Amino acid sequence: MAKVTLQTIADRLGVSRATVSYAFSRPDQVSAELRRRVMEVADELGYAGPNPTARSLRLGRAGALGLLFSETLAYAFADPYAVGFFQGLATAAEDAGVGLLILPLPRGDQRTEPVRNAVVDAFCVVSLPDGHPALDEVLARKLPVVVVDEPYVPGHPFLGIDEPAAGALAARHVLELGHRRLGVAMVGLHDDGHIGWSDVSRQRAATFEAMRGRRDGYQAAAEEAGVDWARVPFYELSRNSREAGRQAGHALLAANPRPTAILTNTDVLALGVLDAAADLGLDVPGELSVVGFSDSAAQDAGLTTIRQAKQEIGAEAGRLLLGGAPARPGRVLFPHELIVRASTAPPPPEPP
Amino acid sequence: MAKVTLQTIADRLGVSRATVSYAFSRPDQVSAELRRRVMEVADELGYAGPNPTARSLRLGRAGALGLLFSETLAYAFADPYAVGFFQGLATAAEDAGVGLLILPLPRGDQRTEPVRNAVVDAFCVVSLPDGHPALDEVLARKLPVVVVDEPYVPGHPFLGIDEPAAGALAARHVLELGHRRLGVAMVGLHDDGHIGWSDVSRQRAATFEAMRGRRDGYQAAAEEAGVDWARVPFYELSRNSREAGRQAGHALLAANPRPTAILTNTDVLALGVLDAAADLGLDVPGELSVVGFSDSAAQDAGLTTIRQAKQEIGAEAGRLLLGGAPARPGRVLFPHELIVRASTAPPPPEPP
DNA sequence: CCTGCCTCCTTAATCAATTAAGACCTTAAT
DNA sequence: ATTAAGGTCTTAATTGATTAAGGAGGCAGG
Repeated sequence: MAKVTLQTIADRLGVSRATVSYAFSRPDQVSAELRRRVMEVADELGYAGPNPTARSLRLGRAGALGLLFSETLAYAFADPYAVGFFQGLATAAEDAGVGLLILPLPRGDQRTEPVRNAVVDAFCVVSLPDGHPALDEVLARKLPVVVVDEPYVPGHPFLGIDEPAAGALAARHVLELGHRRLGVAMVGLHDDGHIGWSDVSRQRAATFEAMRGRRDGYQAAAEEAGVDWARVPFYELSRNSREAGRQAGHALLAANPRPTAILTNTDVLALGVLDAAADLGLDVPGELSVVGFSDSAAQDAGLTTIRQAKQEIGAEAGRLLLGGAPARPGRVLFPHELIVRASTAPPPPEPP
Repeated sequence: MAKVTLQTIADRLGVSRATVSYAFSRPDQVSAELRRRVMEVADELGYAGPNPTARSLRLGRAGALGLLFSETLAYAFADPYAVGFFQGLATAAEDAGVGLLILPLPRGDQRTEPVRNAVVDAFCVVSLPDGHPALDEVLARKLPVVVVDEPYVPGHPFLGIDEPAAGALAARHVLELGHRRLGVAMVGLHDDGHIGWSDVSRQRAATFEAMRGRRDGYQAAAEEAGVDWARVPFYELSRNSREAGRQAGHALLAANPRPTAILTNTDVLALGVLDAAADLGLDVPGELSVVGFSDSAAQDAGLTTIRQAKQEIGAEAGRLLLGGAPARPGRVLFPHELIVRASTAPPPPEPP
């Protein structure tokens, strides 16, 4: 079972390789009769058509879009926000008839060969921490690039929301309800696996730009309302899971004085905080208000959250990369919206 | 900004292309000094390293695994079962340092070019209906193939569960609790978009082998217990969503006599059935028992379901395709397990 | 008969690399 | 001095296709 190429078929039929190529890719350049015989021999030899790699090389297009996540894929797909974004992007790829090449970036691993070796026409980068080596590798490839959420790369299109504004919107909501004792649970600030309390300087040093911005928004709104941010208990997680949220919830709710409102930067985390409240027999929203983020898992739980256009962002990323027109660099900010549900209410009256 | 290749660098330095290639791929074949200069010039010219496509062609490997879903990706990722499987596969791909090329197969579309043109080393096919043209295309490529869930292709490895046994296990559970008036809601039997009642001959003609098998299991267990299957109301859906489940639930619960137990082939559908029951003020499990499938979204809702090893199946698929050793053809069946939670109980006493 | 025009096919350059084999020079051992 | 052994680089074949340009033959019109 030697390898079968165009040449094999050409030799069998006593024609040139070029003719066989035309038979496959431009039927009208070849007589119907000869084309029939070409297909016949191809079938007989089990030839499935021109080798895609060779074709890609000659044509200069790969027929695929590269996708980079910071997280292990197993994590990425556990996050409903990522799934929503992915759906939008996948639909765009479908429409364009190109594949989506998901590139593995093992956690903490500095090996970036996958990026170097990826057979793609463009890259979509999602949520990479500042200074991640894979990003340099992507930029070195000199292919069209779109960055989603973070980090902003001057000279390339960026898609996301106005994070500080969205964060401020969430915080202002509870502040306007009258809350003054806040607590915060956030995931995805740093890449170092830290779990636990985080002071202001550590918060500010977060390596993920989007989450840093979201937090800045929290702080700005809090200070605007006269809350001393340095006193706001801030619990950091390394995994975006319900269980992690519960852990943060227990830590925050054990603080003295106990927060009356907890801000989280993902809905999944917020669900975990609700679990913690339930564990302690606290009434939500009577005794505790909880705000999520993304409106990805919030509806059933009646969670107040910030909605962002996940799928639209994915679709737009696809359009920019596959649409042919060279994308304009600069930030494209998508709208966000506060969705008030049943997890927030005014704080309980102060104990006398 | 002309194209920069190995040759460009070679010319600049007055060395041969081969030398530059060695500098990149086999540092010890070239003097340290020259290698340094090569890298210097490469940097200066903005050369990111050998062209991946040309490399792939020459080396004969693509560095990617092709993945085929029957569904639009947007659907596929809405299903927690698919996400779980995908996580397992992605982890295996990560370990092997290869990418995962997701191939778009627009619904009903007969265009299979994406499969023909995919630059991959192997294919993983998930849940394709019988006779889907993309499968022929995949087989024609003569690359390693693993099929997951369906359809079974003689001569290639197959991974999945014993569907008839799993279906029978689910049905037997409610039958043994004493239920005799069953109802069934299933998605993914046919590819024709049909929504509504389905008679036995249509059920039997389902084009998705796995779901057909699962249904066969339901029927076998029912008949074993003396239930006349032709009388069992059977509602078919075309989308696996909670809303679809609710629709099926309403249809089934309006049947006369009303079923006391409803079997569904996905957890998501089961959640929708629970919604319908809640709409009607029916107590679950007091007045109605509901069984899901996959244990993918069941835990929080207290759903009785069949657990299957989603991630393990994905991981094994990856291992078979990337492990180097040629995979043995034939079926590999993974274990399944009945998880009894709070959605099933004995039927209410017959009205006198 | 000559010319022009089709149709159908071939020639040959090209895409961007990898790598076995060989050339050339230096150094070390016999 | 001779030979062998390394180290470093070059030559040239190879991977499997695409496609512009050109040639051969047939046919119609002047």
